[in-house]
Amino acid sequence: MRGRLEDALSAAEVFNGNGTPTAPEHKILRRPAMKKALSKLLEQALLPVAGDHAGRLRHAGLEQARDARNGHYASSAAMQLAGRLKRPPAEIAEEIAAGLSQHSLIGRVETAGPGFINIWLDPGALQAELVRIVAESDAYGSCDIGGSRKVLVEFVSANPTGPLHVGHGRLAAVGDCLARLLEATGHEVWREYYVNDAGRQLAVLGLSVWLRMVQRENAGARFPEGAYRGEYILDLARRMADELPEAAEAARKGMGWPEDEPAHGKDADRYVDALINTARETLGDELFADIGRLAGEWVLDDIRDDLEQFGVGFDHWQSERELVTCGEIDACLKKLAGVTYRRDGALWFPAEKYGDEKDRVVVRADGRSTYFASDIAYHYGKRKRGADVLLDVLGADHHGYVGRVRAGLEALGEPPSSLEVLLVQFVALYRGGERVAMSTRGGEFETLRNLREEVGVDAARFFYVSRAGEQHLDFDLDLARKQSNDNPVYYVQYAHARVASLFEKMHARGIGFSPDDGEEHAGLLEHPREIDLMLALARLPETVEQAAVQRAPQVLAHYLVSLAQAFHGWYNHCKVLDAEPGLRRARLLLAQASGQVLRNGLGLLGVSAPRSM
RNA sequence: GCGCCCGUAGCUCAGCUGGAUAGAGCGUCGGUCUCCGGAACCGAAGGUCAGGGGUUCGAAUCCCUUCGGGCGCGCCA
Repeated sequence: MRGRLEDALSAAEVFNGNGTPTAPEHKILRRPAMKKALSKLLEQALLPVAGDHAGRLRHAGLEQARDARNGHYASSAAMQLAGRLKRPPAEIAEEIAAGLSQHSLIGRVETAGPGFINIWLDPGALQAELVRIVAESDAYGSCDIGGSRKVLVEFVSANPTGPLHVGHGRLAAVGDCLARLLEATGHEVWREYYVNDAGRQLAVLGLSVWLRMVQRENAGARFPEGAYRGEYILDLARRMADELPEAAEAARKGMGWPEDEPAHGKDADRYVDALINTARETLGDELFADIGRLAGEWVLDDIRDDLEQFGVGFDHWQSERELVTCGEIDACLKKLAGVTYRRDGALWFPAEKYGDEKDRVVVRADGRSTYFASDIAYHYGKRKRGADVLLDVLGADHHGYVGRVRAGLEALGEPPSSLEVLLVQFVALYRGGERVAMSTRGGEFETLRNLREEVGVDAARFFYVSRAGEQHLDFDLDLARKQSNDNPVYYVQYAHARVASLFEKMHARGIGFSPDDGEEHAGLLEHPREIDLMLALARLPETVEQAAVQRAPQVLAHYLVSLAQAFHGWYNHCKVLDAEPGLRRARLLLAQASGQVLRNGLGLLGVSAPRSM
């Protein structure tokens, strides 16, 4: 397990002028995040008023105020307690507000409306936070609430039968961002990709490649509907002919066809099976298997490369075939022998007893184990390898399988709650107002590779991660290409580039600066735009925590846009280099802190923080 | 048919697990600078939160229901 946050961030440069890390160690304060510190204060103030009831509130009812007129933070504690205390909420609010002692964090407290407690932070506290940001540098925003719990994040796991499409891209971006967030919040994270290389689909892939090889020799040869029709199959066929001369030789001789081609659906599937058998007879079992295996490996190589270029890496690629050959599945079935039963020649797992819809087959009548069996074994293995939490990021079409895997885990003595599944909805692609179908078989789909090349990694990742996973996502390709310059990601990145540019200009003018200079004059940061910006900066830690806990990367993406907004607003209203020396130093500190927070936040999304654009 | 998810501005989406007058980007309209990068800033218009009921101090958020969309329901993976 590696610290990806560090990887992501250590490469980033600091804006302190000479490129070396700035802050002395002693300035790194182990203080809680701003919001957490506030809720602690509030809880203390709550005790004398509400006694035992106070503990029932989450964060003491504290939340960010939506409207600036209602303070920086607001608490609804009084209203939530009114029922239990049988007292009017406004009265309770008054008492709590009075009890919020003159702590240095708090600038002003007011009660309002039906019983809200509105809190304004003290400018001094916000200014002190700037020093902390610069001191903690790349670590600002991270915390240790994870308590080193081990989380195994499994994501993408697309079948190696074709290139990744834009739907997989969403899984990749969301899964990777979640992993980064979990690392930043003190979890130990493993990233895994499960490779379905054991089933029928590889035979279909092999068949598809083989038939294209035949077609290369004889243009009149047919190609069935149930096989993979994508263009990448043609490339694989070309390569296969070079790699396996005996197969190429066989392709020249051609292959007989079983019978007339049935048109659609299940019949097409059955026909493909018949074709697979014919191909096996023509080529021999071994050669036919080689074609499928090789093609699968090549496709997987492509997927690996694709993801790497997308900024997504995995600690482990778990092959399903390996689970089978290593006997892990058999071992797992043995453990389940007490509960499984035979019916119609197959071995069944009584999933219904464990809350699933119905019982499931684990070993077919012909003796082969099912996908479900390997899936139980895989997830059980994850637990045995020491993972506390199994976090699966899956396409929404997998929701039916959550229940059975949980059932399997439970039957094996593992807590079903250790499996946590994040279902990510499909991506609907539109081009020219028309919906683009996305099926690997039909061959008509937009690849992640194309998307990357056309809109760029940063824009694509930011776009994916800006939407809640459970939300259906419409991806208009024309719009994505045409408006890529209007993408919010550039707005955020531009803020970062402006900071870099500012410091370059500073050097060009021969102005010196150190964070200590800034700290000395930080008290001058009183402009409303400065308060807004400092407040936004101080919210990174609570935002990261919230995004991680809720498994909701979009929270961070939206935060960054609002932070960039605060930055641009400030930058347009407050001169930095042209300000008088004291104020200039204070503002340079603010700019440096802004660059740091932007960089940290973007890093957690896997988006670059450029110094110029 | 049964089950899961979704429906918020013209478009794409947020909305901190029940809080105050529902927000942002794009698009539209109108402004800002002898400006440290205008990929910026400031402002305006635009909403029966799909419809209807309920729960309570308070609902886009929770419950029921209708409508609309997506996805599942294999001895496929």
